[in-house]
Amino acid sequence: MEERNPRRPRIADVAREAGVSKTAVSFAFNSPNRLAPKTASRILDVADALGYRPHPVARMLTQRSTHTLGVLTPQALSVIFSNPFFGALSEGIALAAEQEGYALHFISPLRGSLARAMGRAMVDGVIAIGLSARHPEVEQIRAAGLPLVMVDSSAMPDQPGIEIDDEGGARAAAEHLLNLGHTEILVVGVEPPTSGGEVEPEGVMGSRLRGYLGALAARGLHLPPQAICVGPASIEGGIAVMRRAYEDGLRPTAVLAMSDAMAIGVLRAARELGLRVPQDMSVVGFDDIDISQHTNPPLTTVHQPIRQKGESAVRLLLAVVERRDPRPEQIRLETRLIIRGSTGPAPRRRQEVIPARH
Amino acid sequence: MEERNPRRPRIADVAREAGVSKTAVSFAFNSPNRLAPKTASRILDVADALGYRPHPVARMLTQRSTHTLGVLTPQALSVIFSNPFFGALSEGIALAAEQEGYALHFISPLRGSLARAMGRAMVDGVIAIGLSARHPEVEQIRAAGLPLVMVDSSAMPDQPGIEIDDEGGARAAAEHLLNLGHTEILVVGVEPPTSGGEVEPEGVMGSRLRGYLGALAARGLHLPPQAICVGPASIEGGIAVMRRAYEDGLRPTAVLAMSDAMAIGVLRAARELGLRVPQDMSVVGFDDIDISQHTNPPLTTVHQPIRQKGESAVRLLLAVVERRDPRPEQIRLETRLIIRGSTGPAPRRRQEVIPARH
DNA sequence: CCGGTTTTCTAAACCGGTTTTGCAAAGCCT
DNA sequence: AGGCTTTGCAAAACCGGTTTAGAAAACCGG
Repeated sequence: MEERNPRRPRIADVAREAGVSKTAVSFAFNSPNRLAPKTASRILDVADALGYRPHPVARMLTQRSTHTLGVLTPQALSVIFSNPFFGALSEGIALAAEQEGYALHFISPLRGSLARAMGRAMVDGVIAIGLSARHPEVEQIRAAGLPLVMVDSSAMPDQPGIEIDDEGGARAAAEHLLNLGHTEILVVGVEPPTSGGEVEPEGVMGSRLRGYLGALAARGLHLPPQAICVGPASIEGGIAVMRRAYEDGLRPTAVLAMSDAMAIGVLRAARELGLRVPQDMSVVGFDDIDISQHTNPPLTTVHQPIRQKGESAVRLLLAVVERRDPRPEQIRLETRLIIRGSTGPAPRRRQEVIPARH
Repeated sequence: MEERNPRRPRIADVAREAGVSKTAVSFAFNSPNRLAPKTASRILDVADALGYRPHPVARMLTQRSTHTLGVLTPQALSVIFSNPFFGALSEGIALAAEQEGYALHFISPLRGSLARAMGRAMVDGVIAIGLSARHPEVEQIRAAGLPLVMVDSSAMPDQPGIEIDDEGGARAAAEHLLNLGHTEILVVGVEPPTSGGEVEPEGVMGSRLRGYLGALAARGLHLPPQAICVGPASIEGGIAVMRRAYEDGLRPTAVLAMSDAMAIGVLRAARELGLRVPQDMSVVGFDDIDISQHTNPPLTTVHQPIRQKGESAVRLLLAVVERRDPRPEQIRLETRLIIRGSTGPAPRRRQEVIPARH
């Protein structure tokens, strides 16, 4: 007959078994030097024999610290975990967190509610990724007095955050294409998660779009609305957008993609459409994720220091969690264009052009 | 003068302010129907005005449940988060966890000690990934009475777990190459994390190696030791192993890679070495991660249901966490070979062969 | 041998909630 | 109106630890 519920031993069990007080047991685990050596080791032996392990939750209640950092994402984790950008960002976050002795707790909407998920989260601080300032959760977290650092959100005053020069990077990408003589340009964007189709101006994608269009406008080039297409931020999304654009009759000589994943999809779709890259069409990505240097051809893209972004976020957060710095600043990291093999001079003459150019 | 420490309001504060007992406040949050509607809403209003949020840790202490699942990895998270295989697995885990209302807590060695990290982890159960049975943590977790499911570990009796048919998949991959006429085969393996260079027989990589060698031996082919090379499970690792093999004078007509990431590295290295795939050399991967179908050429590989593996792990774990099933089984998922563009017939004649063949 | 210090350990308070128990008031029924 | 059930809330116990305050014992110099 198997014991159905061999109740987890508590500190009182160990104390009774060892013939000491609860206090002594606690000391044995946390400050053994306050006990006579032989007492301490006897207690630990008893604890071991009973299979006792201090209850983490109870312990944290008194210590008022969980040594855990929350990573908050507005999308479901099941959607973004295999996104290479998110992977690299998590890697940076994990690197710094592990160095500082913190574990990671991922917070994503629970049954549709981020607020509910936050309510359960036992964390010392939160790193929010790509949370637009409009999200009500931001105010909620601040009201609860929980330290918060925002990554890739439009800068909020009085709110520590990390961002990159999205607009500058996008501008560099567009200028690169202009310098190669391209004029038939397709912009491939990431659709907003809540849908609606419109790129919201305050977000990361808004900044990148502003960068693209600004650079083009500076040389007198104005893109027709149908030359700006959006889709999911994945390889499949890139494939779909490129195919659709082609079906719509667009024949761009160059593509500005707002994410490398989408750019890789565009590369793939181009191959299927019989287009050689970069001879027939150039492609520029954004983010410079790891695989981008290994695609065929290697992807020209806007580099951003993804891992460093994650590390900085943790450092910033810990500064306030551990009360070192009362008012931490906002950090802005640079981007730079990396020219590889997916871009080349605009083709001299084209079989097909978009109707408007006829 | 700013208040330095506007202490987090507690339940007692809300009770006093609203002129009720702590019990009433607790009811207002957890079972409002036990209160007169106007009392409940008054309490919630007061709570809101004070910015009160029930302390998650305290709450979980009494409820004896954290609604959190631990994901345990023997390697540092900072190493594996951008591994696409791990990303997909996490995606499956996250999908099921979110559906069931659980959050995810990642447990990785803290200052070198998995045990220390486990001691802090506030979780209802643990999914251990690639933890070899030899790890002392396994016994420790079981002793602590924490539900545990092992993924990709050699099956332990009495221990729920998920595995795949690694050996069968590997065999299929090797047979595919044999059927194409290949005899000069290079095996590219994942080096064990603890190093030492040898592939440990009980792990996933051991099974795959057994599958490869078994299939080859069945046709009378015995690989020389130098035709089995190992490196880190990454694109860079694949590149390095392939280059090194070439420098060592090996001229394989086909490569069996134990992970898609490494296979992609091999693809890349082959391109640099001027080898066309599959005309000059065939490559077979393992795992079938998302990008593998989009490489150039698309990668022939052994498919395993990565996401499903993650989902199943969560389902299995929750069965015991929620005491539905006292003794959950072990699940074994199938693998199958996916033939794409990176494999082809062995070249008829070769300029260079490995010295032994002269 | 004695007052003072140090060591070793304990009882009790506390962390911030939830849950059980209990009781007064209100509602219901005849 | 009187007995019975229900409603609405409070008091106290509890979850499983840590920490503070303090007592008893051991040590120590003179």
